[in-house]
Amino acid sequence: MQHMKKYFTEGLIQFTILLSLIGVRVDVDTYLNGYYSPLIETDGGPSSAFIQTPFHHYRDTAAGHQVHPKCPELDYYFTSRRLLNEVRALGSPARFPTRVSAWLVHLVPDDGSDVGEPHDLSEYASNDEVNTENIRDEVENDHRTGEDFELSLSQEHSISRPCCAAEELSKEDTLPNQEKEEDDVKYERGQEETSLTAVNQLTQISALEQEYLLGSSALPTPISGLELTPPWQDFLSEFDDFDSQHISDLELDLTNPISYNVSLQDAMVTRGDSTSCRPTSNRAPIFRLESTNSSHSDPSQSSEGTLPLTLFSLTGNCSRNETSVSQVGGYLDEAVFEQINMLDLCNLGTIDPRMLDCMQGDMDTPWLEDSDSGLSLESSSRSPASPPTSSDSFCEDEGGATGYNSEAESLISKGGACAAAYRHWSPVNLNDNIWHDHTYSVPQAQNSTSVSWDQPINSIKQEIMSEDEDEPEEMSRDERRVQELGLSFSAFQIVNMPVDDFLELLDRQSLSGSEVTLLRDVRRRGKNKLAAQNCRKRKLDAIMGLQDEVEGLAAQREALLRQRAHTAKALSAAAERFETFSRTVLSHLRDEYGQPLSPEHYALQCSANGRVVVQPRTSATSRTMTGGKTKRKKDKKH
DNA sequence: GAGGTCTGTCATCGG
DNA sequence: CACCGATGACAGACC
Repeated sequence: MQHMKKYFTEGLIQFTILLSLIGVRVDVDTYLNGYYSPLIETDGGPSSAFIQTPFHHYRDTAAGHQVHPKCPELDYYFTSRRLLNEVRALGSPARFPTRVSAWLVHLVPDDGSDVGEPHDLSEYASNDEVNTENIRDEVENDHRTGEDFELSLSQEHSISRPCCAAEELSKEDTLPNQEKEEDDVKYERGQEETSLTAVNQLTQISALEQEYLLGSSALPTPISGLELTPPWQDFLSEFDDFDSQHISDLELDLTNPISYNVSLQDAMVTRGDSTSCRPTSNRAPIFRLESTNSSHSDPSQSSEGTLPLTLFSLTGNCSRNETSVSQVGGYLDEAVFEQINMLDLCNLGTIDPRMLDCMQGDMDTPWLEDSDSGLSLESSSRSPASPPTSSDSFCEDEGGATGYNSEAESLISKGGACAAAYRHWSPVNLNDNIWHDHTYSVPQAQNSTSVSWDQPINSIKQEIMSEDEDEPEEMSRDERRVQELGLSFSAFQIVNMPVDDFLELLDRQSLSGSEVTLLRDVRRRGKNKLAAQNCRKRKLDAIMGLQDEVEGLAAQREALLRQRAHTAKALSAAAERFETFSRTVLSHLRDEYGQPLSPEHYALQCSANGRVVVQPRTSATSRTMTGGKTKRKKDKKH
């Protein structure tokens, strides 16, 4: 029983992967949106790239909220942060190491049937032993902790019910092995009945299709010696091998923690055709061999892209079920399947290798070069990589004006706090004071209650000189002017005091018109100086943000190129398998003279309704070409 | 001395 | 209308 369960589950995984290969679209948008968001941990050390302007990035790493409305470009940083936190909140990150492990996150209603029966997952990811161990541990832990995480493929499949004909046919199967499987199926049906019918459907599909073929009356031509069991089984077994072979390929791109939380119920057929997913319990046998003459009974359907549906019916015939089919990864995007659908199925096996080469070759063509934006970011002395120079005071970020020799600057920088903060850098220090509310430009003394506007300037200067007597600050021009007026207020105070206090100051002091103008200019210039510093800081931050965005997009491009490479490989392999399969099938077919059909002259073609017909290659080609020509002629006439 | 960078300042605009 | 913040532009200091 355990072995059967493992076998069925593994088969379902392969089956699901196969479905994705033949056109069942897998929706991973949920996590792809945040996939390429910069989940990069911000380096907060002194050598950080954002040492000059760490506001957004450090704030992002610390909290991820309070985005200033003037910096909307930061939103996606916070989004990535939240996603990362959500993933971390799930517990062990080993739950997301591989695509296979992603199956484990499905929450399945606990019916008590499988609790306490850990699944053997050793064969699910044979190419990733470590991850397999992680998966096993995860599953076992989940069982021990009472969580209902389990490998739910079979149970999700339980909603699906194979068609009655399929069950009957499976019961009529006379093969001993299949009888044994039938017994196992009956036994297990008590616990997970319907899931096993789906699995049974998978395992016995070759026999079903054989029955269809043998029992089909849609063979108008006297094809004799029709014995198709080996081709179907071989084809399916080849696909099994193919799937297991490509699982490793599919997992190559799984280093990123994407949770493909896919469900068998969430799957949908690529073309989005509602008819593809409609219940087809009463549907006629899908896979049917027809002669060339009767293959065009439904041109509207045959004109549709047929590969997904046809192979879909070949493997599991799950289109007959209410349940949609699981989606595995986004490897085969719609564009690729459109190419497949555009191809005549009979020619699928002979896909132009140049096209495949082109698909892979294009990946080497850089389509997104790092454009020269004209911004000499790297050459800037204030670039992230450049170490801070003596004139670049780190305290600037906390409100000090670089190169500004005002007392405000001195108050901040002379205490040595900034230097200490720089030497012992900690993001917390920045997050305490630096937020993008544009208040960082305001000197600390403004917010400090210890500084009174009535405090004499001499006392302030004494404090400054007492803090650092070795480096007497050179007063600015405005500072000197204010001092020359003999006022008891410094330029710093004049600039940062509230406007009411400033007006009161002007009224209280018996100042001339020129003196009032001077004080107003000092205040205006001081405020504008801080505003200019903030403006430049924001500009630099914007540039940095755009630079990060460019890097993120470049990473996204690389990931997409890798995905396209996998898709091209999968498509090539599928084409090759189908060609092999077609040749095998044709070798078992006989024409009216009892001769086997030559693969050079005949090919299999699947229509939209799931029918598989044998068509002459030349006639199909000529028909397509002539049809296209006549259509063009008609268009010209119109 | 030329060129780049940083900073302060002015002018202007919009809230 | 005054005030304030933001920002482009310019000039000077500095390297």
